[in-house]
Amino acid sequence: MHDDPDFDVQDFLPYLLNQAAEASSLEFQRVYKDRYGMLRNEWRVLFHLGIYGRMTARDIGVRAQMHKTKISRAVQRLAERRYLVRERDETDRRVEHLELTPAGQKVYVDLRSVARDYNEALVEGLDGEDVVRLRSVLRTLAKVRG
Amino acid sequence: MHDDPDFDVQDFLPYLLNQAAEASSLEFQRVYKDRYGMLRNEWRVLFHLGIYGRMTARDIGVRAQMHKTKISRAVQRLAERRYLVRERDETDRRVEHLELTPAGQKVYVDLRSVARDYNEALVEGLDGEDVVRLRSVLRTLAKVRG
DNA sequence: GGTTGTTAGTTACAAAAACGACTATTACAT
DNA sequence: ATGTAATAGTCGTTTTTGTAACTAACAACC
Repeated sequence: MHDDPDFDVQDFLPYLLNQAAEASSLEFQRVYKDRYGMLRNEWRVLFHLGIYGRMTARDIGVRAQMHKTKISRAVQRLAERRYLVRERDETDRRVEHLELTPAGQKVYVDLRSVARDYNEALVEGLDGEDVVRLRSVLRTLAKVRG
Repeated sequence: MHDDPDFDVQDFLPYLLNQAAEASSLEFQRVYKDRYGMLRNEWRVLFHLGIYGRMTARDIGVRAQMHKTKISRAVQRLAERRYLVRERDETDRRVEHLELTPAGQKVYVDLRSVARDYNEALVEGLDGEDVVRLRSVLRTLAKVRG
């Protein structure tokens, strides 16, 4: 009972993207949640610090396109667990530099290897050329400013 | 300070998919929210009923991969606004058939045209061949059962 | 040097989502 | 026919988000 053959939710990009994002996040989510009690925003912050090293909340926000309140709360929880330390900038005392502790590094390294394996498993079922284009298209779409 | 050149969040598929999904959903979200006070799960249910016609909550759940509690609450709110009517199945009294009212149809038709335009705008910046492959890859990924 | 504007980050409150337990009805097996 | 399991859908409670207002520090300008 397709009321309009010109339109189907299944072709609507935002819908498709959400379905794919949710489904493909599930398994990884279980790992960081069950193993470390972390939330999505927390592993994101952890990964940014693990990959790029010491940086400020603001910079993470720019790179990850995350709102500052999300980062603020994620940083709080990561700091409570001693996965990172905060250090005030001496010349501009509004700014805080964030850095993983050795404990945080360990968690990051562990999750990174899970992520890598999982990513490879996801990509495995797909055509190699498709994956290259997929990444590029996704990066373009991620920049869309509604 | 890339600690491991083999891994970057920016290449991690679940991350990329989430970024693209969030960014590309924003503008459409604003429309159904501002114009009709609807939530994400509500427009999904509305669209399924608009496109496929009368169906049960269960069937929507299967098609949209939505949990039944999400559907239940979305249906409640849509029923309050008189966008749909519920009708008990006479032979199996657990089941409820859902159907859009004329008012619901109007909302659906309006939002459908917004969605169509928005979708076209999104696709416009992309290579046509890429879009075809993108849809196919996304459908594959959406089926991944973590 | 005081006023105005910006920026980094936090907090409080309201809105929404997640999760599990629950009811009611039907199916199935012995 | 009766106990057990399965299914459709709802409800209550707890987590998470989203929004906007807030503090504190700096900048810029006259």
